Parts: sequence; C-alpha cells; structure tokens
Amino acid sequence: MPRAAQPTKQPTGEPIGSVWTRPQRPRREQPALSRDQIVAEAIALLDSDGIEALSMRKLGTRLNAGATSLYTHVSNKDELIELVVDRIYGEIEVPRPASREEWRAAAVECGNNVRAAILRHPWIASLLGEMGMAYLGPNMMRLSEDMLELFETGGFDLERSDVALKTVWAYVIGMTATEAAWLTALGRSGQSEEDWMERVTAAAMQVMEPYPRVRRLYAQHTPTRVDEARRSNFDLGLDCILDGLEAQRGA
Amino acid sequence: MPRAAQPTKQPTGEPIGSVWTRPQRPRREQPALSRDQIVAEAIALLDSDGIEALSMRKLGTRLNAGATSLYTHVSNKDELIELVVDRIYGEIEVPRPASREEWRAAAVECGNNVRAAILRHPWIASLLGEMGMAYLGPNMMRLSEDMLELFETGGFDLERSDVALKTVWAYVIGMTATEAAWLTALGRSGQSEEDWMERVTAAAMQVMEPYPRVRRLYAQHTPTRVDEARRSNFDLGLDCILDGLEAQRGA
DNA sequence: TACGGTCTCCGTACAGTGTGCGGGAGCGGC
DNA sequence: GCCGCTCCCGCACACTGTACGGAGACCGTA
Repeated sequence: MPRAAQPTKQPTGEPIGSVWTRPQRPRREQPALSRDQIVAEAIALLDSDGIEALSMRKLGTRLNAGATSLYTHVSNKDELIELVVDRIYGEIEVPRPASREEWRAAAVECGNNVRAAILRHPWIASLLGEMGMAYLGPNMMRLSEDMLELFETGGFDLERSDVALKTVWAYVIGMTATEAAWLTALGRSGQSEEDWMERVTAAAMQVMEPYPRVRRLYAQHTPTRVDEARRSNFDLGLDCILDGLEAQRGA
Repeated sequence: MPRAAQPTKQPTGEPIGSVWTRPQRPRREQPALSRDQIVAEAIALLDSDGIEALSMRKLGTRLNAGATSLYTHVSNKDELIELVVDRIYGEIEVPRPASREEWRAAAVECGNNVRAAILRHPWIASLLGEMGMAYLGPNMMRLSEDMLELFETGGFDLERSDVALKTVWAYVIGMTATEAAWLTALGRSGQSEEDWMERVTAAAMQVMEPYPRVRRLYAQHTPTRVDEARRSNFDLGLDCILDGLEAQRGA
C-alpha cells in the first residue's frame, strides 16, 4: 500500500479547518457535479473498495467526469476527506434521555451507535488518526452538543459533561478503530476469522511462548461467535467507564 | 497530502502479521544496511519531517542507498511500518507495582508513559488506525503481558485484567491520537496554539452559533497553559476509568 | 444582437510514489 | 576456476495529487 508524499507542506499561516468557514461558491442552474454528490460517491467507493482505492481519478470516473473537474467543488483531497468523515458522523444518532435515570441507557446506546457507524465504514479508522475529532465539522458539532445534553440530563454539570464526552468518545474511537482495522486486515487476507485463527495458531503460539498470561488468554478463547465476543467486550468496557463517571458525578 | 493507491490488493491466502513469524534472512559479515538501521532511520525521518515525508526513496537516500536496496531487508513499506510501530511500543515502560495497593498509581504511570511515547512521535496517530494493536509484534506482546501482570497484582483475575487492559488501552490510544493529530495539524499551519485560538475565534464562534453548550465550553477555555490542560484532561478521564474498573473488580 | 464576465469542466503535464525485474559485485565452498 | 548465494542498485511501469490553461455554456448589459 503506497502512502505517497509530496514536497513537505509549508506553514501557510491560514487557519485550520477552513473548509467549514469558507462559504461554498454559489451556483447557477444544475451543473453536472456537486459537492454533495462527490462526497456521496466517495463514500460509496470507500465502502466497496476501501481506503486505498480512493483516488481522484477513480472517483472522477465513477462520476463520469475528469479527475480535475472535482477540484471545482473541493479544493483538496484532504478537504474531501474532511467532508467524508463529517458526513459519516452525520449518520450517528444520539438518543435523548427522557429522564435523569435514563442517561446511562442512552449513553450505552449512543456508544453503540458510534461503533456501528465505524464498523459500517471501517476505512474511517485510517482517517481518524489524521483528523482527531474534525473539530469544526457541522455534524461533529451537533454530536458534541447532543452528547453534552445527554450527560447534562444525566446530572453532570457542563464541565463534567465535557470530561465524560471526551472519555467516552476516546474509548469508543480507540476500541472500535482497533476492531475495524482488524476486520479490514482480515478482509484483505480473504479469510474468515475462524480460518485465520486456525491457520495462524501454530505461529502465534510460538510468538507468544515467552508470555504466559497472553498465552493463557489466547488459549481460552472459544473460537465460536467471535463477533459477539467483540460486541460484549465493547459493552463491558463502556459499562466500566460509565460506572466511573457516575461515581465522579456524585449523588 | 496524497494518499496514493495501487491496484487493489488481492486476497493472498497468506496469514496476517507474517513479519513476526517469518525468520529474518541470515547474513554473512557486515552488509551496509540492516533491518534495525532502516527502522531507526525511518523513525528519525518520521520524527523530523512527519508521516508524509516517509518514502522509500528518501529513506534510501538518508542511508546512502538506493530506494530498492531496502527491499532486501524489508519486504514491504507496510512491513516497515509495522516494524516502526512496534519499535515505538518498545519505548513504553510498564511499571511493576510492588504491592496490591500500588496498582492504581502504576496504571496511571503506565497510561502516561503510553501517552508520552505517542506525543514524542505524533505521526504514529495516523498509523494506529491501520494497524490496531499490531497483534503479534514482540513489543506489543511484552506490553500486553506486563499490563496484564499489573492488573493481576492489582487483584483482577485474568479475565478482568483483559477487560481492564483493553479498556485502558483504547482510552489512551483514542485520547492521545486525537491530541497528536491536533498538534500535527497545528504544526503544519505553523502557528502556536494561542495564535490559532485567537485567529480562528471569530469563525469558530460563527460555526458554533447553533450549539449553546459547545459555545459555552469554548468560551470558558482559559487560553493559557493549554498543554497542561490537555494533560490534566487526560488524567481525569483515566482516573474515571480506573474508578470504574476498581468497582467492577469487587473487594 | 453582440460582448464581456463568470462558472464548469477537462486534457495535458509534472513531480513524486511503491515496487518488480534483471544485472552486477563480492563472497564461501567445491 | 566455477557455482551459488547474498546484497545492492538502475531502470521501468503504473499510478498518484494537482497546477495550469483553454474551451464551452450561460448570464446581464449595451
């Protein structure tokens, strides 16, 4: 997988995240391309062929357009990616707890929604590390606002809600990105999870030889229902974190 | 930032992570290049010029070698990256708690060590999403083992230690990768954190207009000592998680 | 009707990428 | 001397992001 580079970027003095502040150029009638369409097709391409398949040329072709036509609507590939990520964030629903007591259930549901969105688009794992939280994207904003509201209804003050948001978010992102990366690698090797387990056990055992705890843990893995195991693992950790948050919230 | 691609990878049927299972080719006398040297130089290049600057040609030049010479010691750029990441993991120390009561302090220290390693090499944030936990690298193995031991001395059984490890790891990775990405973006724009805050406030305020909680949070950010704020933020979340873990551990 | 201006679209070109291939140089053993 | 093995490398190929300049379509105005 080539990870191409170009002459190292110079400091521009331009503010970061300017995609969100610069207004979209106004248009007359219906041109053949639109920013929305481009973003949508990029996501389709990413979903079907993965991160390495996203190139301006391929994207252009899928839109019956030349590669450089895209630059009329999107100033950069980086900018395109920012838009793509924010659009995925737009898929995430944050439930509104009806009462103070429901905040925990709502938080769990929210976490699972984030996880589901990432696993629907596993390629996003490769992008999160370059973008952090895409600080200014409108959907990221909405997400933050809604999650803050969730915690506030749960009895946290704004400051603590902020901590809660960051903690839960970091956990969910960290956990699920790892999961997505694993699934992507698996997909590339063209094997099922069980296949891989079986195939690699001998080698893995050898590598783990000096590490008794890791070895024991690996050995007692039941090889069935690996996906449900991942899900329950996720929920376990999330529960832990919510316990901790509740304790810090106080009465 | 080009994110190049090439003909989509075909399923190989080869097991994943084969770098760690395939033995290094045996050598005679002292060749000019070695795998260790290549990895070390790659890290130096990454540290000084960032992820986009890492190309086989540039790396070869820095080693007074042709680009393709590297392929004698490293089968792939991807493999090189796996090696690089695992070497960074090798910088992380896991303290051994002397008594059951010390596990918490040890866990906090460990988390901060991971954070420090990532912030020393911020480019790693872009790679974590493609590698998850680099499952089989020797240093990742050692880390897992040592952290499991840490939690076991803290009174967790192996199963719970596993949950604890995964939870803490996901949090630390998620939190710090976000932080690193932010710092990298800042570095690229050539501004200090305070500069940026000042410069972008107007635009940011406009974007955040519909989101009162986010706005309030942003407004009460004291613009001084942002780095310490991040650190204490990190510790707060980590504390929360350890609270939760302790509660689930039981007596 | 004619004309300048603006917006879209695209062909071409450039510098840079990962890496397959074949060849050459130095070495150990027969 | 020769074979085979290891290491290094130049070349070539297919592919990348994107700067640039031009072509065509549409607009409001003269």
